Amino acid sequence: MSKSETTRQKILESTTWLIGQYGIEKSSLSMIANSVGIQKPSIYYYYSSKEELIDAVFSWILEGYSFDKYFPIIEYTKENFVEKIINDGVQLLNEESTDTQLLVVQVLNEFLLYGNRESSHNKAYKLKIKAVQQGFIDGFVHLLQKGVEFGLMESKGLREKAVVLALTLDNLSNYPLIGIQLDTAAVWKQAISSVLSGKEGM
Amino acid sequence: MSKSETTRQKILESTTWLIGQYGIEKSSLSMIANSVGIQKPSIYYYYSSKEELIDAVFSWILEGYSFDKYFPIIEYTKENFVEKIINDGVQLLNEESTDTQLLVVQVLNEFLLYGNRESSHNKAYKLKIKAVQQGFIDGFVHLLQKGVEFGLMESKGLREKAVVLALTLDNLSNYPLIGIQLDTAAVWKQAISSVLSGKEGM
Amino acid sequence: MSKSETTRQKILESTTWLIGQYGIEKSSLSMIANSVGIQKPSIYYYYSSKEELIDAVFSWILEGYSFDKYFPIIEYTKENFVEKIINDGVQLLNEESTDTQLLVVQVLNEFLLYGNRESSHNKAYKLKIKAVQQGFIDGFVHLLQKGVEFGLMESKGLREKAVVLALTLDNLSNYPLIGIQLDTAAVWKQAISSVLSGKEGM
Amino acid sequence: MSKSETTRQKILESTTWLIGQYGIEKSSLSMIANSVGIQKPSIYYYYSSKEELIDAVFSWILEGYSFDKYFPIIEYTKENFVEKIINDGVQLLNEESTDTQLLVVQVLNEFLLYGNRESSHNKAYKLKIKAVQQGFIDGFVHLLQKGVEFGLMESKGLREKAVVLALTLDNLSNYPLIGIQLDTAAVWKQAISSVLSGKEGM
DNA sequence: TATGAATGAGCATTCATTCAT
DNA sequence: AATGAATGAATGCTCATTCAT
Repeated sequence: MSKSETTRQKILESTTWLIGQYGIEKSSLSMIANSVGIQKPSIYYYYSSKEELIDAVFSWILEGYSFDKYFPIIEYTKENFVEKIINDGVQLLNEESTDTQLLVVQVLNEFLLYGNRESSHNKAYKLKIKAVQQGFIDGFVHLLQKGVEFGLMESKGLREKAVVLALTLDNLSNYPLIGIQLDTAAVWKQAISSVLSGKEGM
Repeated sequence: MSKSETTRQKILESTTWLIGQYGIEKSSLSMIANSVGIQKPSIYYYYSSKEELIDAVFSWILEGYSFDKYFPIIEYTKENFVEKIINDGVQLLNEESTDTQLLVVQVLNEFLLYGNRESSHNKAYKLKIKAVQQGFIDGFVHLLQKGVEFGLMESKGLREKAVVLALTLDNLSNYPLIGIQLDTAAVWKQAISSVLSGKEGM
Repeated sequence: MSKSETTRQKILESTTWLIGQYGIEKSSLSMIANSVGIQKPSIYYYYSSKEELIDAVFSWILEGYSFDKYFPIIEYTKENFVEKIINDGVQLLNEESTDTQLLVVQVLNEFLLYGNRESSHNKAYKLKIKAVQQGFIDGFVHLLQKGVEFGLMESKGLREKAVVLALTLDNLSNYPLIGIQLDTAAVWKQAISSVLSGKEGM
Repeated sequence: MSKSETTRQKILESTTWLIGQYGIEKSSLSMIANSVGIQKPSIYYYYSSKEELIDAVFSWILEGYSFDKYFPIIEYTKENFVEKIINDGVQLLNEESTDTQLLVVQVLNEFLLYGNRESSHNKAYKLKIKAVQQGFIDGFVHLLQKGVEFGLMESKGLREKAVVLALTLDNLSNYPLIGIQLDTAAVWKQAISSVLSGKEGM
């Protein structure tokens, strides 16, 4: 990696970390420059404005955050279905409980709120995060359809079940931010169990 | 209400609305004063600092936000249990989908992130929000225990089931912020259904 | 003393004390009102502006600060002259080393500087303090003239001797402000001794 | 001198002058910037806070203000002692009666009072000024000891004599601030004369 | 590839003062 | 005799941004 690219990367990392600590608006270019070890105007050599830098941070942390990465539908078979859906979810939750991922979750939430604000020039944040969330819902719909095909569950209320799974996963990621400790694996198992055997339409 | 109290209330409301629009830090006293229709220093007649005003906003929106308000355990009987738990949840979700409550949810999320930040003087925000969330989890534990007593469900995995319900409710409140439209009533029904009939311990 | 006069007096005292602690400009009406135990606008009932209050404080602490109070020329005789001039000076210095008088000295110095400033509306401070100082010089001239009449010293350089005494007394009052501890009585005795026996015109 | 250093120096000079005119607290960054001919935030490029700027001004005006600069003990001989001590003092007094030095004296007094105030963050002002004053007292002690060695005066009460000389010099510097015109040279001669021939221990 | 020097806009806060009551 | 409510002006300070080098 060239020196230029190294610096660019350091700016990205420092900014992400600072956003996790102080939020987007309170992370000033002074702080960022200071944290990287360069002078403030030097940032403009790499990003033409703070907005552009923030955009770059957003893209950077969002890339590779997809349903398929964690739940590779193609690998699911009738035999491994139940075990795998549990394991994949547990692995995602474990991964997200590392310090790095807690930072990512915090930063994503910063962007989510930031994207909702009037002053935000870039409404795309909201849309992109929505797309990711929607991707998880759609992913679970596809996955559960496979479960139906395998005869492991009924097709009724399938979309709602998929939503419950997506919601549960999302919220289990967010709870550490509030400081509530949960046995996330157990909750996830319970959610799967409910979905696979639930008799809806009461 | 005296003129003084009216002004104090208007400051509170304007600030809440502005926080929903621009975030806590970007909601400047200039904006607030402007929005209320007074001059900036007048705010100091009512609140001795911005921090104190923000604290007052937080207390104001948090008051009366409790499990018992929405799920009055005492009113639950064997006969009305299933119907009532569904209806109470649906009512909470409907209430929260009003513009006012969307604002409250957004603002609560602002405080949640704000309380996580290093620069924030008042770490109490996080703790108080945690207490409310924990109150919902504990509330559902109690409620489901009653369900067990009524013979409507098994006691196994009860705590995890309670967590799933609390998470689901929380996330259903948050989803509108992302812009995802869900049939929240259907999802809630599905969650209840899963919980009441789920066979855990696979 | 009527309630009105009591309050007026309390304002004066509090302001003096605050000026000693924080200086004239940093002693705000808020602080004064707070210290007195009244509301800020109430001060305007007694003094039509901060300037007028400050003027009143100045007059109050300056009144009774005269040469004659400490060195009553009429009581000086040939027999008691040397002893009395020493004792009177020592008494003045002792008096000024009390906490109250240290405050007065500090406040007088505040006014001295304040009166030198461009922003000061009231140049009279400087003139009045000058008058007091000049009064001490003139007083010592008269006193030493009596000493000459009594045959206790030569008349040559009398004015300069008087100035040395006045200066010495003034500075001995000010030194505690800097924090330098001196045997003020000894220094004063030395000054008198020098003046009474000094052979000028070298 | 680079442009940067020129600006830094101009800020220092303007601030000193403004402190002499308006006092430390009333010398606002706006006034300073205006006086220098730059914008307010530019000051922060050179000094990270008003406090730091004020500190720099203090150090600047205090540097080189020492007893030895005016009374070089090493140059004193038996033959030149009396004449030189008079001349050195007269020269110091003449120097201090220039406009520049009057400003310095006024500013030093501002710092002295400022350092006494509660709100002042930097109590070091008082200590450093005390050190300078103490330096003059100690200097005169050394000088008079030489005078004793030369047989020009008695050793008794030497410290008090030294204090009288230091006080006299100090006060002669301060009197112009009050507006009192004195024949400072004559007063200084008188003080020296008193000290050299005075018979203490009455 | 980076920075030294500078700035306009805006921030939270404090101030002396006013005025109807 | 005193005050509740309000304000215009100013304070120290931070910000993202510019631009010549």
